[in-house]
Amino acid sequence: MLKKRSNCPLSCWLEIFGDKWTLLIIRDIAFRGKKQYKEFISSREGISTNILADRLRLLVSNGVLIKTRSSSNKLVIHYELTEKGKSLAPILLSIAKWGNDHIPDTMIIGA
Amino acid sequence: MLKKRSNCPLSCWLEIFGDKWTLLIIRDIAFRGKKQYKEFISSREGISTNILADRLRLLVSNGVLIKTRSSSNKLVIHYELTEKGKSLAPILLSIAKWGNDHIPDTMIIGA
DNA sequence: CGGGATCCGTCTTGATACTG
DNA sequence: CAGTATCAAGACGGATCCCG
Repeated sequence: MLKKRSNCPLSCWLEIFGDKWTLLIIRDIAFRGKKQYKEFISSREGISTNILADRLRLLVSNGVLIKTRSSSNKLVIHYELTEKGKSLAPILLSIAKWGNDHIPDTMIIGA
Repeated sequence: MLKKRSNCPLSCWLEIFGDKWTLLIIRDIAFRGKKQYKEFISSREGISTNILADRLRLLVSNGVLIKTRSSSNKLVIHYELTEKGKSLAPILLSIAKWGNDHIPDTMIIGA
């Protein structure tokens, strides 16, 4: 399922996270408390439904997210980070710091 | 030149680096001592020439790389990291660590 | 209503061949 | 050596439709 171009850990990581959307989903869950499909859709960047569904499926199949059902409403699906997913946090933070330092008009807070 | 989907530093960073190839070029320069077009081509992942040319152009235009000429042979072009580019190193290292910890059969060394 | 799947036009990617 | 040109294949975006 994860095809490898090489044994470089960076290259392998890019096979999973190397696109413009995947890390934003992780961000929404890890730092913005989002869990539901419609909450990811509502983020400012505007991911489309087919792309979101595809990325969620990939993240679940790679063990980064787990899909559960809300305890309060069984119709609502929740996506949550696994331990593997949570361990991405330092990467996201170091990227965000780089962005703040080197890209004009960026700020951590926002939705 | 850098169009923004939002003011999130992570999202802006992804506009530059969010693909499967760009960070590999940074890796080759930062950790493998590569400088020339043909050296990037020779990496195991096998980037094609049009994509490489495109990414190098983008990285130069974003101030991450600078294009110079070899002092020994004026026909040879060298790509080198700017300070802005060098400051990506901690990000690459934290990604590589994650890959080593969570993706089977990965190793730092290799070409 | 929430969470998708499908279709379609467009934009991007990629492999290969070729060039200044 | 360091790229372009070409052209096919795939990814994306947006709208719409579907299903429980």
